[in-house]
Amino acid sequence: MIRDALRDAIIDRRLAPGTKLSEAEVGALFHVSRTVVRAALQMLSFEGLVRAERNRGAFVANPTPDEARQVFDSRRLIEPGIAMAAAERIGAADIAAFRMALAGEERLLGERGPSARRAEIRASGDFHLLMAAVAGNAILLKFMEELVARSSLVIALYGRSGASSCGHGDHGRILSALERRDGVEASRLLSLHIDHIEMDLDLRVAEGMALREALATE
Amino acid sequence: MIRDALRDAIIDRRLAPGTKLSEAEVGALFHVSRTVVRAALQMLSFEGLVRAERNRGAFVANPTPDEARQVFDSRRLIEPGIAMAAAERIGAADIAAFRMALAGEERLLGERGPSARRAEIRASGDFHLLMAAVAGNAILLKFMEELVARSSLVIALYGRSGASSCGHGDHGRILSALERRDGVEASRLLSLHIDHIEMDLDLRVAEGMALREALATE
DNA sequence: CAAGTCAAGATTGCATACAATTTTTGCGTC
DNA sequence: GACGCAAAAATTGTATGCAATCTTGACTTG
Repeated sequence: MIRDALRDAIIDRRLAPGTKLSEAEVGALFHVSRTVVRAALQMLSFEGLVRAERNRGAFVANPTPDEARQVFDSRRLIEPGIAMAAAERIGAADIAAFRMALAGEERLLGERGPSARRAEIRASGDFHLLMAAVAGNAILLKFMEELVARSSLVIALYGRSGASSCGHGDHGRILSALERRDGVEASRLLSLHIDHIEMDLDLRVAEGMALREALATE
Repeated sequence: MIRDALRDAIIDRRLAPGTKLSEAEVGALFHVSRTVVRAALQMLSFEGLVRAERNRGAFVANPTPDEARQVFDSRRLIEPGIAMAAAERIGAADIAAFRMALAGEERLLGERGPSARRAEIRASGDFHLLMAAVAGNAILLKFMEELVARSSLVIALYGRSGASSCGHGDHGRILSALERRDGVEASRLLSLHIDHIEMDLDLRVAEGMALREALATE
């Protein structure tokens, strides 16, 4: 439970990258001992959302542009295959779930404000996770959960505020292809979709980050 | 350190699938408290080598044939892409490391006995991990570490004793393609190679496993 | 004699206490 | 006023103790 609460806060960027997650402080907030906090932090460290330093503590991950590229390279490698599998296995119940997720996304696109943006990033990730679930491979689903979480963090960090984070209708078209069981087309659209997301990022800030990071550590 | 020792023991099948890993017992063996043992077991649980049950304890994973298939499906999806990346980035030092790994493998192929078989499975996995390291994506490397570990467990469980587990020279041919920087060919060979490994397994024991599993739990 | 029940033992889950390390802070000196 | 050093405060790493849960085996009962 604590892990999920922290993960949500990190992905929503309520916890800024670099923030120190003191065991005692987190424990006080949740009214639990450091023991369980440590377990939660260890899990998040495995997911790459938290960076743990020996004898120094845990910090909200601050992915570099290079790490951001690795996240999207990984997704470009894995997700098209997931789309192929999902196209083969998709059923009526799955399609209904997709339609509901899409409706939620489009509703959020109309809203304004930072909380709507957060919800939008989250909903967009859920679409991809739903597809991974339909593909029916638990291991790949776990990988995708990690990649989507890291993507959300990267988008929150490097996303251009102007452009909308994800769906220019991409999700809708991908779902259409899945419904037609056209795995090849779904795969192709998904690949383009990941390109779109990455192009929306501003990964040029490679230099100078080390200094700001030191400042952000508080 | 404890995590690595346990992982090696699991992969080498010195710890049989289903074996209970009691916190107190493991702690006594390593002369540490249950606290650190719990941390190690949590990590292995994340890697899928250990199955943790609430209030019951941790057990060496006993992958079902279906899980085994998912492992190899995942590898079929990811590894060809890694081969492509590795072909682009491979350097002289990498090739030297590959040659050394291959020499070790072929030496092991000549030896007899269960300990040579274990070392062979391990060396075979190291070849794939080396390729992932050369590919230069830390996230994919971590995924591959998990997949290779799980594969080793699956091979130990379902491998036919007759056929040699991995290299019918496959690794050598893949390395040749990498040296020529022929990513497409390396990718194709790797895909076939994974098929070879999976064909060497006997995954038909789907039924009746539940009973044997209950017995193996001790 | 089989089946259900309950108590004793064992094991995990969590909290807390102590040790080790790092960070901060205060003092002295240049 | 700046720098260096040392002591104190804070934080993490590990061990241990107690409570909760599960397992086991004997005992009761139909």
